[in-house]
Amino acid sequence: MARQKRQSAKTLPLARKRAVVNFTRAEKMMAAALDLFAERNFASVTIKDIAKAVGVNTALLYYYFDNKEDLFRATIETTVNQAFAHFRELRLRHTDPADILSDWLDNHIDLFDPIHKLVKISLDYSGSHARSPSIDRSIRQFYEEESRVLSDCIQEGIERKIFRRVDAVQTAQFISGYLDGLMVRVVIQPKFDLKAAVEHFRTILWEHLGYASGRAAASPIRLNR
Amino acid sequence: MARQKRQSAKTLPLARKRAVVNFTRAEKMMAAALDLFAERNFASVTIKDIAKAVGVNTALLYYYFDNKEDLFRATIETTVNQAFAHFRELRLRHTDPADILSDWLDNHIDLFDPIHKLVKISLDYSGSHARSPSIDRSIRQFYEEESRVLSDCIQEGIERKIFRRVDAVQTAQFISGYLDGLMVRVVIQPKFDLKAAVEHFRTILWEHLGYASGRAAASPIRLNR
Amino acid sequence: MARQKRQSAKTLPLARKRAVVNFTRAEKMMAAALDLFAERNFASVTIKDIAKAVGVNTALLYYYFDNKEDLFRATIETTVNQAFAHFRELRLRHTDPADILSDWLDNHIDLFDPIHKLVKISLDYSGSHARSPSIDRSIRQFYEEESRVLSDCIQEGIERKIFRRVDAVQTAQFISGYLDGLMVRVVIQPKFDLKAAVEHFRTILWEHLGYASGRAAASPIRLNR
Amino acid sequence: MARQKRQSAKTLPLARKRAVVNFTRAEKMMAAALDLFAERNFASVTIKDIAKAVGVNTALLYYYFDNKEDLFRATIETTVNQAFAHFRELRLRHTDPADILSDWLDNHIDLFDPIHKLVKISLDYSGSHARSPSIDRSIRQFYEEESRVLSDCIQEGIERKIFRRVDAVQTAQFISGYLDGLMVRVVIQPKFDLKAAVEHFRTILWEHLGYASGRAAASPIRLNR
DNA sequence: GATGAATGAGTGTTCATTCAT
DNA sequence: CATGAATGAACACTCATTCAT
Repeated sequence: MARQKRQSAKTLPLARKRAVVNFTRAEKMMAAALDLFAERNFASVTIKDIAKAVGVNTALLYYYFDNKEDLFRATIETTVNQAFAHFRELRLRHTDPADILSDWLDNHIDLFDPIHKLVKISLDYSGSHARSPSIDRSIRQFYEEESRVLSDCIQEGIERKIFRRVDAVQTAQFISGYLDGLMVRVVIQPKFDLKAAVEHFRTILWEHLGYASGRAAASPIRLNR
Repeated sequence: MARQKRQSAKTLPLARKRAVVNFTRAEKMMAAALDLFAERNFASVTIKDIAKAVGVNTALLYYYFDNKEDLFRATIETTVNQAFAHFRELRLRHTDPADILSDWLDNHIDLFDPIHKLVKISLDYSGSHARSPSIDRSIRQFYEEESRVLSDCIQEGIERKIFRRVDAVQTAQFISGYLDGLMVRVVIQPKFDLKAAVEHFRTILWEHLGYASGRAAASPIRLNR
Repeated sequence: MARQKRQSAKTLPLARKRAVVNFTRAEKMMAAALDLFAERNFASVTIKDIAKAVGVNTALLYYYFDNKEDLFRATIETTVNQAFAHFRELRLRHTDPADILSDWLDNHIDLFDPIHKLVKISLDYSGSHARSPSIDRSIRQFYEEESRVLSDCIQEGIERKIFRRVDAVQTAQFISGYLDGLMVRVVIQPKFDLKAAVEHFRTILWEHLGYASGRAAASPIRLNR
Repeated sequence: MARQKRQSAKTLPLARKRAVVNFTRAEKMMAAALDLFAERNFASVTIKDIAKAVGVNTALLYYYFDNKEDLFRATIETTVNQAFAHFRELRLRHTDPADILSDWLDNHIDLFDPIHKLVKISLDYSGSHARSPSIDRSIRQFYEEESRVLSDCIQEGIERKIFRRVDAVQTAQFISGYLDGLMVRVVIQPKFDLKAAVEHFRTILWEHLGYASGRAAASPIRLNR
């Protein structure tokens, strides 16, 4: 199950030629796989489904990937790597920790689709029989990195006296945990109002961090006291 | 979507003869199904798996349930009904809203197993192709009831001047959303410290509700102010 | 497969107590079986179907019959015996050969239901894997008896100068063969007009037998010459 | 009732490359299916049986056909189409109506195998629960076409003063009905003499049509007049 | 690269049959 | 007599995977 052909498109230099919209076949396959694996789950999605979504013959998938699991692995790795790129970009975009956090929340609204897919797939995979070390690693790294981005940011805010002195790690986990919950909720309850929930959470977060921004002023709750 | 034979063990008068540990065959089947469906997912769990877990012939499952899906439906309905019983009991046990909320959080630690199963199954089901109206209804009712218990409790706390005046519905959603997130996290990250996360959340919740209890005094964060 | 309990209701003294409408359980079972086996076929009809039609538990069928095939055998034997009784009765009812033949044709209209069932079942059985000598015998006897009744009748008609001198055996086969064809046709083509076809056949038969009856006078065809 | 993949080998341009004996896999499958479905019946024949008869894996049947039912449908349609081709050819081969009729009878001896299969299958299907419109249509068309060929032929014979003036439609039904009966009889009574029965029927038919051919001279019955 | 054809190993489901009560 | 519960063997159908072209 580990024989590889062209190394199974494993760690595809993702940004290779994709100058404009020139996606590789393998990339298209992984994109389709991500969609389907997230919408349904590993067991329910057939190779044929994925092939049909891409518009190719099923046998072709086996040219690019060793087997279904290998495709799954490559898909997750690629997605996690893309998320990492996002994380890095985010950190570079702002200097103010509060802005980073705020952006983080906004991201979960704007990028709901890819993010909730990763959560769903991770959850699905966690119950799977056949664990693969490399998938385990990817998922672990993702959450560690997420945690690091958030706690670094909070820590910096504390040091710069923007936030009050809270437990940075716990608070980071609080944030990412809640956002995970939202990702799940929206899927389970289609009519759930993601945007309102995020806004409400922002006020709670600012409150907890002792941060009073112009941004958060919209919240009526703060005025209640 | 699936008629039943001997009423397909549908809403089994659960407390019938089960004096101490006298479970029906059908109940054992649903218990095994709950475990397996939650651990893996509907598509990955085979009828054979469930039968083996109960120690019976696969055909027997079809004596009690119409379908794999019917078994799934009955399992969810039964579980949701048990959760409802829990909700009702909880409301009767305490008079203080803060105690109810606190118990609610504790419940998610103590009853992590059944609760997280329900969340996982709900999520899995939400991506399924074949929706069944009765399953939809069960899941919806569960979340509505959860929301009602929490918001009623918060509202009462506000009226009794125990909590400060927050938006009860939003806050209820905040709580249950976060707890959903935790349920997911623990599964995805096996080393995740559920207990610590809940404790940390309690302080944030009390803080948000403007509630100062002896219970919450353990939190160092409160001292920051 | 041949162990019998109460001799498997084998050659039930059919007219035992059935004074008014007092049918035995076993008789009801065979009646239901006849209907179902004829409508669908041996393989498609389940024991459950038959039990449900009679309104009893499936297991009870095994009290009266050894197994599905034994029920089939008993059903056919009983039906064939009933047909024999009919044959005998017919022969006693008339003295005129032409009347017997005419009655024979009418019978296929009036008793279409039981007759076509026998044909269908015989045909179904003929292709079955598991032949049973006693079923083979029953069916063979039925057709031999039918042939004998008809050819005897024709022979008598010839001797009494009522019919012209035809080959009695061949003509008997011609009659019964055609009537078999009709039984089949009506099933295959639901809108097929059985009555008209039988009437038309009667004129042909009288023509062939050189018999000019008042009955047949209705036919316009004879006038064509 | 059943869409197809590669057009499910539906109405395969049958004479495509089949130069001499070059049958498609799908054609072989339908041939085997025809044999088995006719010998036993739809419910009794398993996909495995058919696959084994062709010498392939069962799964392959699903590559060419959607269903067991789809295979059944395609088989019947193909067979009916072949019969149509035969009908057309027959009409072209002769100019004399009596020759056509005579050939028709001979056909039922020579082509007993495919014809009786069609009759058996039609009868079996007629009792089936799951009707498919396209199968219904095929069977109906077959009988309509058979009826048309015969009645047209008789009508022409009447107009050309070869036959006496009989009811063409009724007589056509008489012929095809009797032949159906024969097809059934041969199956039910293996020792039935098909050839003799057809010869006897020919004399009756000529007699009815008032046709005196050299062919029919063999019959001793004619001398009776 | 890409595809059509082929297969082995399951998967859900049915059913005749049995047995304790 | 009669039934509910239980099972083994089969069946239709699916799917990941392979291979020749």
